[in-house]
Amino acid sequence: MTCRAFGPSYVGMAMRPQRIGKANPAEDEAVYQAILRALLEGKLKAGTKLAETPLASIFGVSRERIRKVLHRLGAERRLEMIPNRGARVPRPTLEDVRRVYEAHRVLEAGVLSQLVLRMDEVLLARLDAHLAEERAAAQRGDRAASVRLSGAFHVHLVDALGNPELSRMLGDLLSRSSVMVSVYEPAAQSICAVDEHGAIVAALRDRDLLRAVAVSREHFLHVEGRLRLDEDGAAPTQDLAAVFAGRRPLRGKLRSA
Amino acid sequence: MTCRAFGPSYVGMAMRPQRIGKANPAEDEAVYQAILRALLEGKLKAGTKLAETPLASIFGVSRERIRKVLHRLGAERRLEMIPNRGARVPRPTLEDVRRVYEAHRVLEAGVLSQLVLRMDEVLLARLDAHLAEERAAAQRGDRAASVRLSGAFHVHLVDALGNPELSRMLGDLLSRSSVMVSVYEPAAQSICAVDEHGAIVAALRDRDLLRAVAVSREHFLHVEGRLRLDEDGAAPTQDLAAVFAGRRPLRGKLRSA
DNA sequence: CCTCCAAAAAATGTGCACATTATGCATCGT
DNA sequence: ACGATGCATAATGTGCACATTTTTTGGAGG
Repeated sequence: MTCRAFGPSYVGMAMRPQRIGKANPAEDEAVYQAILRALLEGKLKAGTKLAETPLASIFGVSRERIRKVLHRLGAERRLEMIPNRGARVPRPTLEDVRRVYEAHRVLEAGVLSQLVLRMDEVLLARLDAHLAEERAAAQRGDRAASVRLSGAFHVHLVDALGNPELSRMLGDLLSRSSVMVSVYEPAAQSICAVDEHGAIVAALRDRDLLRAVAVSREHFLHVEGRLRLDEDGAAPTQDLAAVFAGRRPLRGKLRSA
Repeated sequence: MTCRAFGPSYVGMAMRPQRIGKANPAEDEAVYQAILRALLEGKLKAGTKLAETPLASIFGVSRERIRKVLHRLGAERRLEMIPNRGARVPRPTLEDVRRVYEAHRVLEAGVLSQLVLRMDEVLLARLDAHLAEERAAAQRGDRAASVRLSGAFHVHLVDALGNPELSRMLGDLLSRSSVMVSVYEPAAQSICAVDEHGAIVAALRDRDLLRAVAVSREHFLHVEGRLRLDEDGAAPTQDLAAVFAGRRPLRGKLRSA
């Protein structure tokens, strides 16, 4: 498992024409994860141009490797690819964001329609436990944990069906709305009210599909209603090198695709 | 709009070292569509190995171009990519197929939950018109049209919401089940019963979500219940050249991605 | 001073050569 | 005779050089 570190000092070391840096199975993944993470954490503002050559220097890898990763992110709709003009961080319309939220809302309604048929004590207990966690985080004022747990609730719901297809769909949706949130959502308000999550679970306990869907819908409309254009995020990121500065050679993760 | 034809006789013509065949914006798309179409039409049986070099010869393009297309299809989960071992047409498990169908079912339940809130005369009229088409095709015994219209019904339902995200999700799902169907579904039976479609529309007319979801669910379970392993499709395709034989240089289609 | 245009500079796209990895096959050993 | 092993062959992965396209720049004309 040899893996070259990619400190910024690698670029110029081409002393030997042979032994070019080839055969790196996991380096693609490292670069991919680094850029994806920067996107999800909102370090890359909307509209930022991601040129191939600078990124290649920053990561200390060849341009084609960056190129491949960029195109992959484009295929996943996380970057906007324009032929002959490179990759940019998408600048979603308010309507785009609404569409993603609506899609999530619709998907969750479908999930609920299945869940009311499959509800059992085990699942209920798990959801209750999650609600308790959420309440605890809210009570002690842990904002970061609240945001994280709030999103995790919806993930729990789909995962309960045990269908990888559906879980993946929601994952894509969430990752995209995460990016969008950094542009449109007032930072402090992005927490779902725990009461609403509790109401959904209560409706599921009663196997009341109509109520569950209604509550879920209302819940999403609340979140959607809070969407505002964040003017601060209008300016693209300038210093790309700073964004990817403190990054380790490789994260233990590995996905077999 | 110059576009080289890709007859099989191009491979060897490297007389001039300069003027290498570069800058072809739409050729990727042509190859992509050709392979995708072959997949959807079931010409490529499950388990078939898609090697880069032979495909490059067949299409008369460079290997890297084939390579890019193959990886794109892999990212879309339409091909199974194994590192250092190339691309194969996936051989889905019966459980895989069931998962896709279940995902479709869940998604449609969500769509219905939105539709009951948005139902109006215009939409109802459109759905009724579609049902009429389906019945007409069934009465005159047009099997091809029946299959096509039967699938189109579900597409109509999502499209009615006007959310591109949701439409795209269903599109992906359908295209994947199309491939799977060729392996698992007895050819003649893949038609949804019109009565069931009609029952869904009737429930929508009454804005009865519970009934609509129940009917839709039942409808999908019928289809899922008919899934059988088709042993004939077990053998991989041998002659790749034959599959892509009668193909024109370019199809009028063009997608801006 | 602004606009328009052409040439230079930079960035993206692509074929090619070669490294690396997998596979088929003959040979050897038990 | 059968399985393991090493070599030859084929297939995939990658850096590089260069073509093409886009963007920037600098200057001429209105």
